Amino acid sequence: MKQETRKEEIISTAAKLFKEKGYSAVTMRDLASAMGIKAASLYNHISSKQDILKVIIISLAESFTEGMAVIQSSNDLCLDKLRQIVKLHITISSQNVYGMASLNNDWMHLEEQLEYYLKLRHDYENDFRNILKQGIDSNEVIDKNLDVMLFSMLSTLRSLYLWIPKKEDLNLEELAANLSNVLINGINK
Amino acid sequence: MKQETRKEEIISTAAKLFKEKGYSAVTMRDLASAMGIKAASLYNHISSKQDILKVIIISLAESFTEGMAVIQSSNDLCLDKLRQIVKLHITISSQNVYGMASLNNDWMHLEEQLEYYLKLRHDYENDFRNILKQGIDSNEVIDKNLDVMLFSMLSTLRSLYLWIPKKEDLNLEELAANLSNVLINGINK
DNA sequence: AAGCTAAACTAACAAGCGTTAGTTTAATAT
DNA sequence: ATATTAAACTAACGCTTGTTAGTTTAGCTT
Repeated sequence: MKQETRKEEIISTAAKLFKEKGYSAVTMRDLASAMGIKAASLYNHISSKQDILKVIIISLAESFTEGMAVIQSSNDLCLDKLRQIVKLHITISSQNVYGMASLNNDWMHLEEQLEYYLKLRHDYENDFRNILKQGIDSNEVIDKNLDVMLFSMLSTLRSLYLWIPKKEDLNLEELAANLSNVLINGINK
Repeated sequence: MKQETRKEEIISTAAKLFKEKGYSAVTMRDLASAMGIKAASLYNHISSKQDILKVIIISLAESFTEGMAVIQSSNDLCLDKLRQIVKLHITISSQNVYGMASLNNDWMHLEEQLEYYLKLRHDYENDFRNILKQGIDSNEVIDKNLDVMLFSMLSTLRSLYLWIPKKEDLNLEELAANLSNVLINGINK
């Protein structure tokens, strides 16, 4: 358990390939080749292809769950909580752009952990919705189209992994401020 | 060329499976089984698996290109053009929820048509950006964060295929109005 | 120098892949 | 009745898949 370096290297290389072609289209030989070794050698470090996907997705999903728990338990205004959610997505997405692709596109290929993942996602969306609901109750947020608002914000935040790597010299603090502003106040002058 | 019915049936069944598991994870035997026939029988109607993907994606991409051309050539205010773009995405997405999944997630598996697809997508995004830019020039739209605005709107619109089928009794006109309002005016009270 | 260990290797497997060739079936048109 | 045709079938192909077993290599520890 001392040297997890090689295993982590395999997992992050896999995440990179999964982002480009998707889990199913990446073969163990592709992954081995990207690592400069033979396919069989991978199994000195990981137990199966499925295991790689599990590690990538579940660790990310749990990061979101933990982040949401912190935000939820604060006493901040709802609009501030929403800003913190934006920040959470930007932070996690920028730290693991490749893994986020698997989280978004390959979760259905989870086997043992599929149900667990779905529960985490469901709970996360529910917490998000409740924050918006409280914003409506406290007169911070417009009292119409709750589902449309939630869908719109979540869709944008879930696509950050595609967008962040395309921008060079990206200041994450600035992005968080700008994106929060666009999501909360719109684009109308 | 008279009876395209069976071929179209195969293609829409394939699109449904592609949405659930992705192009690479769906086998011709899966598709045949969903049609109630044997895999070899599919080849009486289609020439290859790749050909199915091509038909699904390119026809949708061209629909967006055509829709954008109409919007662009009008003399409407930029905010009205944006509302028409929202309508365009809702219309196409609701008519072909399954195909939209392939367009969004499996375009990288196109072979001969990959370059063509990328050009259509690039041009579409460019037209979208120019409409926003004109909105800034005409003082309809805030003059900051053009890229963030474009990213946010496009991300939401591209996710409609996931969201529309989850809502029952969905009035598309109403959705277009509500979504336009959220995207343009935000959620702030 | 000898032993240990991490991490690579070769070789092979059973199963599944997309696809082709040739044949049968059942309905329609002559 | 006969010929045609659309659409299914069986059987097989060459290749690729994830994975296992057993072996070799090279660097550290004693």
